[in-house]
Amino acid sequence: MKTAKIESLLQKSNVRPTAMRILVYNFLLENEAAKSLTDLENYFDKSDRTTLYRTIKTFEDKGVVHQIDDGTGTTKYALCEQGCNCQIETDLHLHFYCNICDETVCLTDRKIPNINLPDGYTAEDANLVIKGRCEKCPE
Amino acid sequence: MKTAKIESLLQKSNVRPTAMRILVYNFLLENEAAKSLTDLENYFDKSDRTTLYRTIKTFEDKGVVHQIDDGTGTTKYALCEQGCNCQIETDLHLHFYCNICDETVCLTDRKIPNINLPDGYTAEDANLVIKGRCEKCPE
DNA sequence: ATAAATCGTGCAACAGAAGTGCATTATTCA
DNA sequence: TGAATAATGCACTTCTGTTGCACGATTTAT
Ligand SMILES: [Mn+2]
Ligand SMILES: [Mn+2]
Ligand SMILES: [Zn+2]
Ligand SMILES: [Zn+2]
Repeated sequence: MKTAKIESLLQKSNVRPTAMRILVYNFLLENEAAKSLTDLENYFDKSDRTTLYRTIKTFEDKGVVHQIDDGTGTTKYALCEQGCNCQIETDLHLHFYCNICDETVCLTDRKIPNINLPDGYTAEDANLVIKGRCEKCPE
Repeated sequence: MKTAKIESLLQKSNVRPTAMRILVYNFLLENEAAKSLTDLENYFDKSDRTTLYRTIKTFEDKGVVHQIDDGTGTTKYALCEQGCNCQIETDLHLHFYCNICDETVCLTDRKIPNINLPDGYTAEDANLVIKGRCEKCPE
């Protein structure tokens, strides 16, 4: 995707398109798998961890990315797709973690099914992670 | 529950029932909510963190407790119930995290529904956490 | 155009959770 | 009783996430 295109996308989300932010956006765009702060740190070894941290935080606040807790202990981030409404209310798609290649992907079209809770419990949010073998890791 | 009872329960799981282990077991037993290592550390302020850490690890290895990743960033532990087979294959009950009282409980009778994955993906494990308001926190 | 205000970046330092090495103490077993 | 084994406690480390503060860049007002 062209830099100009990313610039306008960021602007539409009220994120000022700095050089670093465009690079981070592009990195997330080019990778199907969700990325952690450490992933960014390793890839952009020139840039400071704090900058990347705050970049991703800004992205999250402005609804450009969403956080993923895949159970590995390190938070991952993925670009929000068009129509992703994780800011307003949690977008209830599930995530898949591959035990082989250690990558996490959004399964945006698979929604978390409604669960019937015991009396007195009310659901406000949910997180479902399926772990197994991904399509890129054949047996 | 009597100490002698806990002793024999631990022995049945091939865990030597030391004083500390019995205390930890009893603590988990008396609390409905799952507990973190820090919770144990705060409660047993006489004992060392490492001891508690290894106690809970031993419990986990021997199938006395199971780990819970509730999305808070700190791992919690809860006693395995009779018939819990989280060692052999993952016991697919779900967990509930209360946004108000910050407590996590097992919903052992609610199983994670089967999810139809895209072609090429195979599921081996799953984690579902519902977040909201628990029965002890009325509106 | 210039100055003031705001925003982004980088360095350092810190906090919390988890984990390891090693010495000491307690328990089991020959 | 003594040797072997297991449990405990202390110190230290790693990893992730987070904040304070100073400096440089960019925007906005005059
Ligand atoms: Mn996602
Ligand atoms: Mn449970
Ligand atoms: Zn894979
Ligand atoms: Zn509650």
